[in-house]
Amino acid sequence: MWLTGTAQTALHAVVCIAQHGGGEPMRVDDVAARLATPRNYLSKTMHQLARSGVLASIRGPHGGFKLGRPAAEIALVDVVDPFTARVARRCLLGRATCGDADPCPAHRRWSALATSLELFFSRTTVADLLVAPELFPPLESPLTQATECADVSTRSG
Amino acid sequence: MWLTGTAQTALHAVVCIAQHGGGEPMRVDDVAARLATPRNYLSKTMHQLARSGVLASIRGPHGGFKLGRPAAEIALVDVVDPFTARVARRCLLGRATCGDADPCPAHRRWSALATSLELFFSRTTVADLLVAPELFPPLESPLTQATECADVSTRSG
DNA sequence: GATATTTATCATATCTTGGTGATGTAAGCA
DNA sequence: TGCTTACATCACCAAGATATGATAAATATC
Repeated sequence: MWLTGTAQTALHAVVCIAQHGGGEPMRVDDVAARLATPRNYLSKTMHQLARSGVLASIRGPHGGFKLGRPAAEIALVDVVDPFTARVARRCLLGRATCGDADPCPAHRRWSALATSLELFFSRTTVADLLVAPELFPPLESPLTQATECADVSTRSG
Repeated sequence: MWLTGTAQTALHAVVCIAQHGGGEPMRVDDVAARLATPRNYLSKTMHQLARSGVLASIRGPHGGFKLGRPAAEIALVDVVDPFTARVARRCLLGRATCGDADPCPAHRRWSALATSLELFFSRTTVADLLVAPELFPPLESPLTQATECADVSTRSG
């Protein structure tokens, strides 16, 4: 899952809007100021997010952008997907045909991490990122091994 | 650690040469054929790897490229580093100032995975990738700890 | 030394990403 | 209606990634 800079900006913008609260929309200028990113380019990026339903845009006075649906229903992959790089991500060596059946030399070692990445983006929601740092579960919790992560990928449905 | 397509090609080429055995060098044309990648561009990429010591080039008849040092001494990051994207990788949102002291909203959840990625590239060597799949250890090394796997299940559907 | 082989490199082209300024357009409001 | 506020979009640009073909330079071999 290789992100472009635009993908990171998109994530940042969505988080920023989510932090702003669900009430009234946030203007592009304000988001651009908070993110220190060019206004017009951000406008294009956010417009794309609006077209995919992640954001909703309101024109005119008191307009701006707000979340298109509740933060708990926006997975990070939903935000990031239109802006991810086009390189093959599942194979570390970029091979088109690489899987358990026809693995590249790196497959066995890489696939666990690749799965962890995909799970992170598909299962973490914007709401998850809004939790105050103090409320986070302690990070020294027993580390789950990557192998078990790969097993989790067999999520039925 | 976001890879470009060239970085993946570089990794693939180094692995290809390593698989070829330590003996005689491998010609660019042969590597390009194996990787299905354009010859001249690959030549430039491999030349860059030679300049950084990962590969060694021999000109003239019976020339080509071979490893610049033993495969066990070439970490994946050594191969990939000159070709990685310049985006901020440690912060998921691309913030310049993001760390334990001044964390972005995603920091606590992302940093464990980011660390796993960095460890993977810094501690896995080319020699590790040459082991036949059947001979792989069951991946219980502390190398790929993905703490987020346990955490991401907190998605509230 | 001549020649064949092979990497090194130059000039150039294309595509994608990231960015800018100007202008178009929908909506609120007096 | 007309002004203002905002997003939407157009035209264009710059940089970097990804090539391509031609040519230069090094070297083994005869």
